[in-house]
Amino acid sequence: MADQVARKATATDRPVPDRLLAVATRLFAARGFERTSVQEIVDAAGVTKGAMYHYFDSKDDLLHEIYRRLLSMQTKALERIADGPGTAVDRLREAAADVVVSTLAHLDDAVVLMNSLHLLAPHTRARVRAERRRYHERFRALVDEGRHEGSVRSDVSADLATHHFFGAVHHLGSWYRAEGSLRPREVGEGLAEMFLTGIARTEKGAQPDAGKKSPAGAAGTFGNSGTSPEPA
Amino acid sequence: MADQVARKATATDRPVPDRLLAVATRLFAARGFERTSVQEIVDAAGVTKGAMYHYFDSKDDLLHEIYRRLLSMQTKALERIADGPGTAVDRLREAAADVVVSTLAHLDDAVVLMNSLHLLAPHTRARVRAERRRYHERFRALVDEGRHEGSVRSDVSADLATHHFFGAVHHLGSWYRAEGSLRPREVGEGLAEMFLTGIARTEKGAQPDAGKKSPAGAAGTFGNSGTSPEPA
Amino acid sequence: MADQVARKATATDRPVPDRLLAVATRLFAARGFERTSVQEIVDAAGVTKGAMYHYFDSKDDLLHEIYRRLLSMQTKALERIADGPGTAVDRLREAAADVVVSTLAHLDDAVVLMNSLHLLAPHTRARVRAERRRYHERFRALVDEGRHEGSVRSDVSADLATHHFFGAVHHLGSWYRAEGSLRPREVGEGLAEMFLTGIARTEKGAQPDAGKKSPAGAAGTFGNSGTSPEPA
Amino acid sequence: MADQVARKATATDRPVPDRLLAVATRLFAARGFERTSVQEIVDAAGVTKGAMYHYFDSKDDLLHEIYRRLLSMQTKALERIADGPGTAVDRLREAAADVVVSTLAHLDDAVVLMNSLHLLAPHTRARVRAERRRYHERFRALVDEGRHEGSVRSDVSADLATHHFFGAVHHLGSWYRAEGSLRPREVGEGLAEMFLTGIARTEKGAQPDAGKKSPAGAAGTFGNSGTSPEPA
DNA sequence: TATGAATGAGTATTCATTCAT
DNA sequence: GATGAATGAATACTCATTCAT
Repeated sequence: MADQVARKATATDRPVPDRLLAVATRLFAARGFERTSVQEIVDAAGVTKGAMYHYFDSKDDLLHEIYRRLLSMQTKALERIADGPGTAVDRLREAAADVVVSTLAHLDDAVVLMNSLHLLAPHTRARVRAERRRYHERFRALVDEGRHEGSVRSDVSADLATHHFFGAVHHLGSWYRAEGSLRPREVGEGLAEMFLTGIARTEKGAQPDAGKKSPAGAAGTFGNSGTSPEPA
Repeated sequence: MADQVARKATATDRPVPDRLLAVATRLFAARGFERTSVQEIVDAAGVTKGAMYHYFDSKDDLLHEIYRRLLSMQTKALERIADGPGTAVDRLREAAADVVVSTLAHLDDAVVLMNSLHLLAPHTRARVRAERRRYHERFRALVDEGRHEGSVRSDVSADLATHHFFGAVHHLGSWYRAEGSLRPREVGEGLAEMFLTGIARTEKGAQPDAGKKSPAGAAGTFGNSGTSPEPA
Repeated sequence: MADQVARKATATDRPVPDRLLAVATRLFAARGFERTSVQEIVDAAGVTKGAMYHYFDSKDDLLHEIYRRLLSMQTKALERIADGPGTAVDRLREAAADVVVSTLAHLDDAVVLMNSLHLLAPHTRARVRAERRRYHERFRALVDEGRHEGSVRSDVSADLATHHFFGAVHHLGSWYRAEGSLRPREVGEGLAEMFLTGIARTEKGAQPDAGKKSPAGAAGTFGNSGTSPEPA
Repeated sequence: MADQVARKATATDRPVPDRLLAVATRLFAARGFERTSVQEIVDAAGVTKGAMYHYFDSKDDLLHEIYRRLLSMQTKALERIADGPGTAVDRLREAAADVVVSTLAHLDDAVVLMNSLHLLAPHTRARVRAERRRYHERFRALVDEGRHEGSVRSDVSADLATHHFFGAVHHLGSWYRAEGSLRPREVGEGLAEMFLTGIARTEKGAQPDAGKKSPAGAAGTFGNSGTSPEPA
């Protein structure tokens, strides 16, 4: 019975703005932002256009709000972990696995973010990018910490490593299916494991694996200088 | 003088379809597919709408052609490398670095592919996805080869590893700037190095590094069962 | 003063959908459906395109609505008469004259129906045809009734007779001019008279007029088997 | 073998203009004039646009030529019969049956004429109408002859009677199916029989059937004054 | 708060026709 | 005679947003 109430609540009792955001997220993820009309959103949410414009300034605003929620949630989670106890590498592993799990838990939001960020009005887009950059930089700082600890290799740019990992995260929406055989936690731990192994300092001093036939050869080849994150 | 000729050629002598594709790629990358009007494309290419529709069936067709060219080029390159000589790991490293370099060499195309694939008409989208899947599968087969060779760890799904790497590749358009300090080759080798180290079997037999505090623990935790590649 | 009000009402006070239908009927009749642009319709109705698409799904929908109104009116009239009192022949005569008069009273609609039915989208066209078939069949049933009464000849297919008469009705738009000397009632009674005389059983038993030099000769020659009405 | 040649001739050996006309007729009948593009016509005829514009001035010209052929053929046939031997009523019956049979033999042309006449450019349309009017008038003259002979009733306008019959003829394309059970000759004789019976002077002097309850009553009620034929 | 009719600027696409070859 | 690339004007339709109620 509690379930029934809960289900009903989802349909009509939740506050109108929440219903609009939930519906918009679903539709934007499924059809893309530009292919989804305001009319479709309000129809699906069971309200009228006027109501939507009462709560949101524009269609863009809806999109922006979706981003804001997702990014603020993930930023908070990252900060909690990054500022917590443990070695840098342990915190890095936890943060990496966590962002994967939380992205998969909000996959629609993530898909929308990936597909439609470039459609936002310049001003709004700049604000989202700034938030994303903060996220990127906090994560990269962890990588740097690991380097100073001596547990992270120093021949690969921390920026590049961060991009490497977030590439995998952003890509999740392109292939992950909830119906598939992989559980979110497995994906998170698998990606974190590959990532951390990939950037770990190996036991032998030489980096990267001296003696192995590597096309790159010398340390530092892989670009340590900064790259501005998330420019597009 | 040769330059002048070349410049002129770019402007008007190249075949109309080529000019249209070049211009469309640039505009789609800069503003997004839906925000770019056919009128803008033909104006920029110096032709009329009728001419465009003489060569292309639709705006979608233009997009599809951009994809087709990029994917076919990358597929060919992958096959050349994958079917070439060397250990699986060597070929994997070369293929990984190569796809990064070639993606950076055609970054506009790659950005368009990343941002706009979901906008294609279903039928066309299915064809692009099929091509992408072939690519994914050839790459994954290399990872599997490495596993049989004993040089690639077996506790992480080959599919997941492939997604891990292609996440980084698809993400390039979001952060790489030609004006930045990283050369395409450095990026390619850096990403390949991290990726390969991340999936390498470590010297000690145990996988994953038994004795290390790993959140996952047991082998096989990271999902060896297949995931359907590139579903969205 | 009442006149002024009335005129003004015609121009702007009547509901927008009514104004659009009236204007569209006039223009479709005068220039044909395909030669009339949506822009012309909305300009003539004094509204914007958006308003039109608020009330009608498409230009086709406008056409369909014109048909629907005309056919539903005529079907109702036919049913009232056909189900009323009197011999079959009397009801047939009344129905025949009535459909002519009512067609002439809405000649624009009839012209549109005649000229543009084949342009409707298949689905919509099928619905209009179905309505028209109902009409045809109710009328034919009256002819059959007359045959059973013994007042209608049995050597001519009831279907063919019905087509014969409705040919004349559909043709009205091709020649009738309100400014001409024939009043609608005269036309209706003239056509009904010819039609009924044409299908009447003659006093002498033999059918068709035995002894007269008829190219057909035997009874039943003129096709009594069913023809599917209104297929195109 | 001769057959094979003949078939091949139909496909490619017949003169280009003939092939174009045949194909255009088929397509115009099936889809309507405006819905058929010049490209479709030339593709179906196996020639190029340039070839079509070599033989015909415009798309309208194609339509006009289709009309011209049909009308000239029917006019010739009418004149041959009307100017031949026999009573007026006999010639009327033969002409009526003949025009039905010949219309059914060229049903596509007739459908095009019916559906698309109103789309012709004014000048061309005027010429077609003039031809049609000649046809109408020759036929009506036959009716008048019958009246002078005393075999045709005089209480119905000869014009109205002519329109009555040609309504049935023009309507053929809306319902006749070659696959149905009625042969063209049966249709022609059936329609001619109904028409002639409908306009025949009855044996008893009184017109129309005195003593019968007729809504019209007196002779002459049904409009003997001229109507301009084919105004639309 | 909320409605829904109305706006108006925008979109992709079609197509008869021309013309250099 | 015949080609087919190119034109350019026209078309139906969409949609975020506003505003009187």
